Amino acid sequence: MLAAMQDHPPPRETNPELDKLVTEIIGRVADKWTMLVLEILTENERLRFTRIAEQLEGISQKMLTKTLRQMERDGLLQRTVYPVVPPHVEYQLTELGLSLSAAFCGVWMWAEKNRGELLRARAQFDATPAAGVPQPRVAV
Amino acid sequence: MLAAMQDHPPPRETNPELDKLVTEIIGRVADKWTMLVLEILTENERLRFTRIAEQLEGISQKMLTKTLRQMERDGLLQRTVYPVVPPHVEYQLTELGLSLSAAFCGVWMWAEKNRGELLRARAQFDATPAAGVPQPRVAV
DNA sequence: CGGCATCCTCCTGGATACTG
DNA sequence: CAGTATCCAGGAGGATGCCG
Repeated sequence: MLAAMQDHPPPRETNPELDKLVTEIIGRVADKWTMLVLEILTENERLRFTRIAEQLEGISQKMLTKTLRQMERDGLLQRTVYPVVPPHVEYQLTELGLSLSAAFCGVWMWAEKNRGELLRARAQFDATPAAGVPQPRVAV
Repeated sequence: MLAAMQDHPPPRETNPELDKLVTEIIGRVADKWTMLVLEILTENERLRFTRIAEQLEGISQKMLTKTLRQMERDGLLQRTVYPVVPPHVEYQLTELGLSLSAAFCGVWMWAEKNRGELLRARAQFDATPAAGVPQPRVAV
């Protein structure tokens, strides 16, 4: 399986401007909260503000609002307001959002599958005698 | 938080602690510079510090060092020091790093494929009369 | 050349309080 | 309930200087 991975074809960008744009998109989209909202809304297709907040324990209301606004702006989700009292707002992913969610699936699986190895690597790295000054492989 | 989920949705995490760990990993790994270094080292399998810096125009030496250290700690790349003067240090991805690079491939392709639609969505969103107060879809 | 240390600035993001 | 507005602390990260 690892062997099959060695010839993985990287989606190569050679155009500087395009590359920059793509990078910018990645930077915006590969944010922790964005990914989690994507995940939550993939499972429950329609949710209101508070419901999302409940599943993101640790996020502040400010960050959630900001994250949802950004995602809406980027066309990843749609915001629906029901003009009632008290206010009722629902969020759901667009086709674009769903496709991004699918794209991130690989990364999620990677994280789940390799968390052990990653933690092991960390532990080993941190176990070096001189803290902060790791012992890199030295070659001649 | 996810306590009320006794059933098993698609291919998802239902264990809170696991979910948290995976989330933490995602958060660390889904960083802009990390992704770019991953990309660069996928193409050129061995590069020294300055060569990497050249391809990451805009990054400070401090950030590059930090990024490389984190990646080394997480077992994504290997650092090789040649004890000569002047110093010569090379970096190359490990199997783990290569597999992560492959996992991100999908997101990269998504960004390239959908950048147009994303920009269009943004433009439309920004074109709303009251800036900052978008006109969400209102339902009854 | 690679990289650590220091200083300093800016932005992120949390806490809180107030509305429609 | 779903925000917006304000204040404020802490960390991210750039610039500079020195060293092996």
